[in-house]
Amino acid sequence: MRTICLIGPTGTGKSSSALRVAERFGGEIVNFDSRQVYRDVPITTDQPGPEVRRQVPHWLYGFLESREKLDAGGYAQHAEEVMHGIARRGGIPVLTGGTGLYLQAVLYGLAPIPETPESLRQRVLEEYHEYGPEAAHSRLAEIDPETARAVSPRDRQRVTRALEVFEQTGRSISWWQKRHQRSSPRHEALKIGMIPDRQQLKRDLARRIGAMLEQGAVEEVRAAWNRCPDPSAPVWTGIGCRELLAYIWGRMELEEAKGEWIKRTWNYAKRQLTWFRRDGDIHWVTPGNPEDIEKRVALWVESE
RNA sequence: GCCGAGGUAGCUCAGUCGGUAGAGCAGGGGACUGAAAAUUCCCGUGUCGGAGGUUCGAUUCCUUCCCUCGGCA
Repeated sequence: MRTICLIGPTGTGKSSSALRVAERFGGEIVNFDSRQVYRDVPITTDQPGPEVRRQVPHWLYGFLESREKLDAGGYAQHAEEVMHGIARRGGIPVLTGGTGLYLQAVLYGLAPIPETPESLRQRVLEEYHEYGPEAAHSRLAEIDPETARAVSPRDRQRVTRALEVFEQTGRSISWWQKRHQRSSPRHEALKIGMIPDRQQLKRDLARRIGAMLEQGAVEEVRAAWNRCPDPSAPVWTGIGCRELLAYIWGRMELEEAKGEWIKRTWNYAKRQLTWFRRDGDIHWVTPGNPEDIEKRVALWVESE
């Protein structure tokens, strides 16, 4: 399937570019952002508003409850389904977002590892904490030296994931991953990335967060918390949510929370840049040049 | 003006019983295969406020000056 992907760090105007592209080329917008999927925090996660969504179909925004967990595999299933629907209607999916792993999962798939039950994951995690990172890492080195070499003992998520995969399947995670490498891209994608001026992006992020607060981000998070008062619920790992909760709980002044929010958003934007920079297929453009994007898309569409 | 506490990395601070110093945060770079707005790795020379003095050697001790913050006037 052919698909257009608009990639870039948060706050670079992907959404408005996506809208233009979708309108002009008969596309429908599909979100690949792991936070904009949560229904209760549209302002705080910067989801497109209703007026925009009326202009062009938008998919996979705000469709999950705060306590619902989505992982890259689950996301990819949803995305596949939505994309096939769009194709059937004769449209072209315009993937927009900033979660690199989600895009990867859609475009290239994930290693076909059987699901690991929650009870197993819990057990592995408990053991990690009980016996310590070094012990877990030594165990990993025994069963999967390759992964052990690539992963730091303190990288809890990757160490425990590797261990749980082995427990569940009797094969190392690197075995599964190598097996999957051979498969080619599932879709023919045009990838366009926004590469912002850093100082400019910094200013834009601060301004955007100020605007979110004016639009009622605090009240939104307060209401979401009342509906889902479980700090371990998936929504609450989102940037902004955490800081606003700290404010609501009286652990932080609003100004401090806002500062933290801006800081963490910026840190995140840098991480996104690191992720996407290594993708050699991305055509980089400067934000604020929609004509540039449309020209590229037009060429690609015609090249069919 | 007096008393007290300070002046050390961009910021907050630790430290050196005298041998020119190190954490967190910020900043830069990297990793990333089912939690990814997550998780994680690497990168630290700075007139140790200024000037004198003691000393082989002072950021550390002494004197003095400047500055900041408390308290008292």
